[in-house]
Amino acid sequence: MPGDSPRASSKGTPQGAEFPKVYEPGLIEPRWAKTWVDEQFFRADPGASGAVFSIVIPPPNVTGYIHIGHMLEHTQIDVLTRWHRMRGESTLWLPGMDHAGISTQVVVERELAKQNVTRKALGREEFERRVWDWKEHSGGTIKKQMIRLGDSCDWSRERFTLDPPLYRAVLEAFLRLYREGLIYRGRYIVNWCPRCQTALSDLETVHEERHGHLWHIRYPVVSSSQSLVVATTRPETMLGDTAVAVNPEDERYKHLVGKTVLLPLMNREIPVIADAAVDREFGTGAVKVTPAHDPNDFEMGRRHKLPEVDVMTEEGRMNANAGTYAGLDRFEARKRVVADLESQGLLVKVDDHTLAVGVCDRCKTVVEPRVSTQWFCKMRPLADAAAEAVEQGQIRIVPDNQRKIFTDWLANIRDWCISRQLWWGHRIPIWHCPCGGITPARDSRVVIVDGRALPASPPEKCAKCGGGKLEQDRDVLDTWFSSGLWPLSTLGWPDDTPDLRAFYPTTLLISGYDILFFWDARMVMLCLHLAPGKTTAERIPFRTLYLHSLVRDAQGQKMSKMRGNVVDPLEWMERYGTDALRFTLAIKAAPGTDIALSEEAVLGYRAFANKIWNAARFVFMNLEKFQSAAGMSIEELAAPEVRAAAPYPAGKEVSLADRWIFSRLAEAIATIDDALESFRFHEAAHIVYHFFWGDFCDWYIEWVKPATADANRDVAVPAWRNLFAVFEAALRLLHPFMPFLTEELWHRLPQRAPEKDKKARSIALQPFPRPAPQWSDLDAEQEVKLLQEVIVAARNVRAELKLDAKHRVAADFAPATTAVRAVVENNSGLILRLATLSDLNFSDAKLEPTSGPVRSTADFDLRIAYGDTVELGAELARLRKEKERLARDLESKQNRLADETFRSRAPAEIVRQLEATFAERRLEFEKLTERLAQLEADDRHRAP
RNA sequence: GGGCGAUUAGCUCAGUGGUUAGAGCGCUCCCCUCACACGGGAGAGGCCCAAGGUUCAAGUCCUUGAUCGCCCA
Repeated sequence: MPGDSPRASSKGTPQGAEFPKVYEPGLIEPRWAKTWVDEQFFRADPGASGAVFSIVIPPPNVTGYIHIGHMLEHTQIDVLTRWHRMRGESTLWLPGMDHAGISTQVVVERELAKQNVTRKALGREEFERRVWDWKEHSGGTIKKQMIRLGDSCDWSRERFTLDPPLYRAVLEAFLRLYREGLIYRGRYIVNWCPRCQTALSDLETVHEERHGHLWHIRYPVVSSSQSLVVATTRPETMLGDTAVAVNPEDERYKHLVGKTVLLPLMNREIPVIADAAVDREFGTGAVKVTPAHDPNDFEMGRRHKLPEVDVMTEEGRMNANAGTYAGLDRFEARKRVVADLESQGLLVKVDDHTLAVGVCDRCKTVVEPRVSTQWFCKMRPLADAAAEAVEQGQIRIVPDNQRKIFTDWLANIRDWCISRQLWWGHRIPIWHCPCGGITPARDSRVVIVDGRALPASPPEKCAKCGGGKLEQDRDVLDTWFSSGLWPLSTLGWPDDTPDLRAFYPTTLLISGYDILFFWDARMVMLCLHLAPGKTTAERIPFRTLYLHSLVRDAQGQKMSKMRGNVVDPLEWMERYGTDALRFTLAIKAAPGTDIALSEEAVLGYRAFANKIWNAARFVFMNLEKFQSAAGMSIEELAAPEVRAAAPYPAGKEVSLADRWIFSRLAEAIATIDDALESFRFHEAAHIVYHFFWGDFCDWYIEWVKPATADANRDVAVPAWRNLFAVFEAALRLLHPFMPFLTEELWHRLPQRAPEKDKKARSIALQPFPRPAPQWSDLDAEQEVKLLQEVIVAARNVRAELKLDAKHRVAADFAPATTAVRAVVENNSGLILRLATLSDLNFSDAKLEPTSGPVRSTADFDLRIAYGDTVELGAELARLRKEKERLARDLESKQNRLADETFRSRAPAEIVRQLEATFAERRLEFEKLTERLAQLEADDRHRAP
């Protein structure tokens, strides 16, 4: 409960004990994580009016755990979600998980193997039960971790792809597409994983470069002394050869086309055919044709009506069609085949050859192309519609360069094999009859058995023969089929629900570019086709797709278990704080660039959190003193109404420091809004970092310290009020990036009573700061810039003189104008304090450099004349270098200014600016030259 | 083979044609000053991969090349 947290409003200011010197995120983060969930702060309301921001989570694997890639993804989603929510929009971040068919089944099978149990021994029902047990046991991990990350999602809407309503959505989608003829069944060649024993889609087959060989094998021509030599990388497949093919234009082989060759080892006669697909340059220009085990050969086989001889089993062993090789594993068979060919003198030669081998994305087993009966989804019409939505801009893709990758893929798409020979997933709602008839479920309703969904409407009789002995298809659907419906299914489709009406299409999808084709593209295709709504704009699943980058290690290497460079985000969160890790990821997340994540960087942003903590510590500790001295409560200084009316004048006018910090704040807010609008997380984080640490801590707090302790209440009270107002606004500004720390500190400030204002229960429900136009104050910014330059110049000279940090010395100051003089005079107290000076002696004359080092800008000269131990050598070197740099700069500017074409063609504003800078720079140069000359003269004078 | 991206400080990276190209970390020097040593202050450190071109003006746009990486076939 938020009431358990330290509340400044009711109990007075936090005591010292509540403010340890070092910020310990571990003490507060879990507490707020729990509160946010318990209080349901992030529950969406479909009835809310106004702008809507909705986003669905890329569903993580139900049995998985959060890795650093999720952490980046969730940080970006959460930053934007919190930002939109604070901007008053009706906001939904919908969480959930998918059942991850293959990987979950693989994990459970591996567990069973430890007990020497196989899936097949258990049987389908029992195995499924075990997977559900596993899901119950490990399925909560991700959710717990997401809560720990501070993900501001609506847990009341959590979904799982195998939940009954989502199961129904899958059935509905399948049945519709089936009825429309977009889903069909057929015997085709597919990628087959012999380990997982299932078909895979093209996308789940990844290609790896492997070293292999190219075997040249002699096939004798029947009733002739001639022979043909074919080259192959997979000799064992020759057992299933049904032809040899050559290019029809190839003069070397023209005379053999139409003849027959004797397939070695099998003693089968097979034809020599001509096909334009044969590459004359590859190998010998003659290729063996194995339609049942090679995709290209399969196509060729269909063109030439060749038989398809399947020589392998589901496990990747040779079957009865492989003759004497039956029973051998395919790689064992390869060795045997090669050996036998060699002993028969049919092996012509063996070349080393690198080839791209297809392997199973999940288990890295070499995939075997194999002819089998599978279900496919016709992609062409769906892909064309999807491409159109992207090309016409209804779906925007960020970064833009991914758009072409997306549409190119759609343009070259092939039909999608959607059936998997697994037991974990949505079973295909089709029934088979012994007569061969295929009958779909009557509708998509589901019945719940043991809490699990099953099709409720199996057909009563076979559509073909009317028979009643029907059996449901044994295959399940590819997990991505259900994930592809995610934005629809999670919001209640196919029903017409309030959620669907309010939050579909979703505003945004944030995913990694590595699942652009797997998920994002399929979602666009399926949702666009199935969603209700007349127009494309109403049916698209999301309006914008932002593709985030990948997280790599500190050297830019991909993280992998093999490299041993995997970062466990939970471990780093424990060590450095969630906020620090989130901030690190955010500030490194430039669109389109992968992130190199180092521990040192996280350490740096942990320091940032600590800095903010200590700024708060300063404020509250000094407030205690002030309160007892002035008898004022924190409410009088920092109640929400009081903060809202800032900035306050000190006397007649708002102080320069206050004018300045509000101006800076306004600019920071505007820049952050702009950056987040276009997904420039790094820029937004950068701005808030420098505003908080640089402007607020380094300058503003230091500046106003005396005012807050001033005995005169007319000075102190407005100082405090402005300080609180800026601090609180800065917390809100930072909140999307560092939700925990800001929540904690915000509650230590006075807030409205939660009973009267529910939004006072969390900073997350507060408005994001808005830049008030009247805060912008260019004069204040310029004056402060001048003062900062004076202070830095003085410190610089002090450092060069190696003065003791506490030792106050007098400085001479020669302003260039009366305006400069006025600003500096009015703020001399500040300068003396921040530069540790005892006096500032104004001078109208030039400052002689021989009595002490001088720093100068176009606006002023400043000198500290102290002692006579000035290191002339160092100062001379510095000045010479500076002079050289200025000279180079002046020359280039002068050249440009002298150029008539520049003057006539460049915008007047640019010319004016350049003239002004040139004049300023020339002044600096002249001063410097003069000073250098004096010093050099002095040096010669001194050194005999 | 096709496509995409990168090349900027010691490292990791920002940089939206127009001041003297920035940040974080690291480095050097001084300081445990009553918010913070997870700190403060002051510094050093760049032929922006190469060569051409466009432009009044190029780190930024174009062409070519080199090197590295990714995706697809």
